Amino acid sequence: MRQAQALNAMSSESYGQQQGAPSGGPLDRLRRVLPGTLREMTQGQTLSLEGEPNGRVVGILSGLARCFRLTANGRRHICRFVGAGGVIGLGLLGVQRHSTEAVSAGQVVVFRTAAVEAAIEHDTRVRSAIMRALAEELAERERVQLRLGRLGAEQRVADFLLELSARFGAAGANQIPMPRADMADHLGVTIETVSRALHRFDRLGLIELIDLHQFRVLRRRALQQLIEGDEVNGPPHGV
Amino acid sequence: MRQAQALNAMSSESYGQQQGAPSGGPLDRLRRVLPGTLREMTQGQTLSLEGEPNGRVVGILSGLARCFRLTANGRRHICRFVGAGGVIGLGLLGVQRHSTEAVSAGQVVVFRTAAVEAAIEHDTRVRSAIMRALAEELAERERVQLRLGRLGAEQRVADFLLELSARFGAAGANQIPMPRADMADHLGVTIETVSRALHRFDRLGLIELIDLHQFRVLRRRALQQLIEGDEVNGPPHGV
DNA sequence: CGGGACGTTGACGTTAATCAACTACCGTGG
DNA sequence: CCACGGTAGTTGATTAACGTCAACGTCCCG
Repeated sequence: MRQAQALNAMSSESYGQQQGAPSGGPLDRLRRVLPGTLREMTQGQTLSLEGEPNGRVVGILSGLARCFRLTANGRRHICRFVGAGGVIGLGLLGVQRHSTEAVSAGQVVVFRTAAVEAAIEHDTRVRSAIMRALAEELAERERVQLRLGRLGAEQRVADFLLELSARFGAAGANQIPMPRADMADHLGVTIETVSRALHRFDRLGLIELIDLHQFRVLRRRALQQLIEGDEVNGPPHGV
Repeated sequence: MRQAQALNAMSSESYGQQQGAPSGGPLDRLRRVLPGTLREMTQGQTLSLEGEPNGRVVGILSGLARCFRLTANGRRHICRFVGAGGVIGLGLLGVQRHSTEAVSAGQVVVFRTAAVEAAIEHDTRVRSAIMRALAEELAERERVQLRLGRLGAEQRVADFLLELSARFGAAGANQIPMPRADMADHLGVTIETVSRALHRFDRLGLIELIDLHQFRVLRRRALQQLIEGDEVNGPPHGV
């Protein structure tokens, strides 16, 4: 139960509804049936560990989490970022397939996997919400797969910026809620390449870099064309 | 209804249980509740088209199918190969997210999506089977994502060979049921790179290339180490 | 004011794409 | 039976993308 340790190590609970979690989503429906346990997560905190036998289901109420795996030679691949309203730990096949850490502080709800499964069994609305959440996760993975399989380094960054803009964008300024290293490990490029791409987009007038964690999309169409126009075939190399 | 056209264009039906589809899997359970319509598919035939509004659910009884998307600049990315026992069209969110074609001839069962959804609602065993199928697809995508995100070209080929070996391997000889171009478009590399990698593995004594569509794994451990030992960071380039 | 984490920028080297020529394997028709 | 053509695959030479290495800048916290 390393996961249990990780969760128990969280900085205790704090009640009070959070900001940012969209209403009506799968997490929202689940919470109507299963109250779950509210927890605070602090930056960098581990929420779950890869290979744990019986994961829990964690809903993100605020803040951002990263799900990742470590390869045999010590590299990290961030499969996905989960923000407010997102759920971690669905589609379990016995063990957790990745570790989860908090990118930024926030609140989470923790459910027992068995309880979630029971709710799926009993409640039609929960069931359809969970199925929908699985389908959305699948669609999200497909986008990532296409990005990693068919786009060059700069294009990956551009595509990710558009995703950030869609997911976390406020009016005007968009957030880059994670450090460069996280972007790099998600996109399968180096932090140097991320940095160079961002600054080149800025120089080209496609975006405006406000500070390390904020940007503005100036020419969305051009950004889109950059992604589409000049796709790349294979992966690079590296070592 | 372009998909309907595609399916109706199939070379009519043929009854008789097939070979190769594992018993007890999700498809098997689904068929006990919903008979579906049996069809033959011929090599290269289109089973479904990206962007169709109301997909059907297609189960593969024998043969192999490829699911792919075309990018704006005309490149193809094969998301997955689906063999006997596999199901296509789960997790629909309104429209089909990719096109499907037959890599090799075989038999399929076609269900109406609405009928599948009804079966999920009514039958607990079907429901859990479908949820499991979704979870397995998710896990499969994660493997692919890791491969595309963290492995270099040769390593992708090696990893894919091991997957082929696990999925389609007979005792001794393993099949490569698809042409090189399909491998390349799945792995995000060029056919030249695929070819070079295969022949290098052969020269190194890691595998034995029997003919274009068969190989034998000679040193599984060494192949595994090649994948793990020397991972690569980013993508290549191309254009 | 010092130190460390995080990010940027430049020079260089390696990977794998591109371009191109060539081979093997079909099936078809003379 | 062999020439023909078209598809699929192999192999080599060249080149561009991006990783690596390294130095530098910036911000924050003590």
